[in-house]
Amino acid sequence: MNRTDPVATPAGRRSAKSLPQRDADATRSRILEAAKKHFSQNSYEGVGVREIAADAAVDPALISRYFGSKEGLFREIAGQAFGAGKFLADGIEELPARVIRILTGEVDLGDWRGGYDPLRFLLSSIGSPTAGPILAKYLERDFLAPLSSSLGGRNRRERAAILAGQIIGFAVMRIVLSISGSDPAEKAASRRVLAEALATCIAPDREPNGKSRSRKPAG
Amino acid sequence: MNRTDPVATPAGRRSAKSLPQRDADATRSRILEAAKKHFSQNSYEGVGVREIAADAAVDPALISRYFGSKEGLFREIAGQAFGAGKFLADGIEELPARVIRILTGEVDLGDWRGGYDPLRFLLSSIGSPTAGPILAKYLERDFLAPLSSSLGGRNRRERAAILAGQIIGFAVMRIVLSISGSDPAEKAASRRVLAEALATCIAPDREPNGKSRSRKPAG
DNA sequence: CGTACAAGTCAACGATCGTTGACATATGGG
DNA sequence: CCCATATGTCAACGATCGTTGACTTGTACG
Repeated sequence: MNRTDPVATPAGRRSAKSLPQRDADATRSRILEAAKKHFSQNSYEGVGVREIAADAAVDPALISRYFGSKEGLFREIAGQAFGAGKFLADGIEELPARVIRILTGEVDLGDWRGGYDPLRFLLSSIGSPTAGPILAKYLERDFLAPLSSSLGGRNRRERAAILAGQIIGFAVMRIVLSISGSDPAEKAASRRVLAEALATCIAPDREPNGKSRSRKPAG
Repeated sequence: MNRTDPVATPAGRRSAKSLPQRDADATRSRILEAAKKHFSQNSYEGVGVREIAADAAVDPALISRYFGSKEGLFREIAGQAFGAGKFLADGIEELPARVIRILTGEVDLGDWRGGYDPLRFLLSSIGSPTAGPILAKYLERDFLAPLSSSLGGRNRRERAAILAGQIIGFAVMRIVLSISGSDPAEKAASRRVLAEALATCIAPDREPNGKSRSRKPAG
């Protein structure tokens, strides 16, 4: 909410001179980076502020000072995690290919610096009563809503939810087990089946009580 | 591993006489029930043994005594959570209908006593470095492996993983957001799309390098 | 130069964590 | 009846939790 509440940048930009030992913005960024990493590897309750602070080479007290609380820090990360609709950057018809590329490990997601992964971040704390609702809020705002409006046709909200669920679900399997591992043939098979399943949700919804054309995947 | 290590049933069955104030089996069961509930509502790290004990009307020390540790208690629950292959009870072709019934809320899952839900249980602690590997182990043993062998055709393991991912993924969306809510028409649409997506994975895999028919989602 | 204030340090708070060992009590077989 | 013991109670351990307030130090402006 209030970014510059307890802390405000004091002077104008220093640009590039004598790099000072004290830089609020840089410290803030280091905390955020460390926190993103740790929240991607452990549940919300399982991550301690001292771990984050140690990783960021920062005093633990600064977390409460800069972000109000551990929850505030988490909320700020969640607000950026699903942001900018990167999945929809190339339009809806390119989404399956992009999703598959991400899920099968050929990552082009923007920020994997230091073990951070938005999908892991989401899954790690989805079970927490504190962090869960926060994640739900921003997942809705930054992913589900844009996706829903990108989908044409009827029942777009339901289809968007199922589509998002497929992405998340396969991320679970990829993370929890060691899926899509070695064999390139298996990897190709995964890609194929996954593409088909995703296409099912992206294709405009058909009539529930029309001619009821059978849509078996293979004739 | 060693159930009766520190605790062994002392005497033969007492069946039905004068119900005693001390019953190790009943106490054990009460702890398990309470723990299942709490582990379905909070992450592994977020659940305290004192909460569980209070809910079970039991001294917190008994948890360590009966299950060795909090982790031992969790492991025992995980060992039963995905068990008995209930999803495959009616055969593989009945799985989509069963999954959809469960996911859309018309539950016929065996045990929903007291807020316990195997899918919530799985998701709540999947992010924990302690509980995650335990969940992965039993999910593999009790769900993915049977499902994989139930699926015919090639690449069954990949298809099983994707199928499991779809189930889990839609469970995420149902839990995290309030999906499949009010409108019966929307519910029907969800059911339809979901059924189609599931069928895609269940259907036997096709040739990867055949006539290379273009697979754009919409022409 | 010196002073005002931002930025960071430090120690400690009260709370809760999982676990342990000593102790009390109920229970059933001799 | 009485005692061995299965069962449960209790208090406390050391560790870690998130957070706070007072304090020190760096930095930039007058």
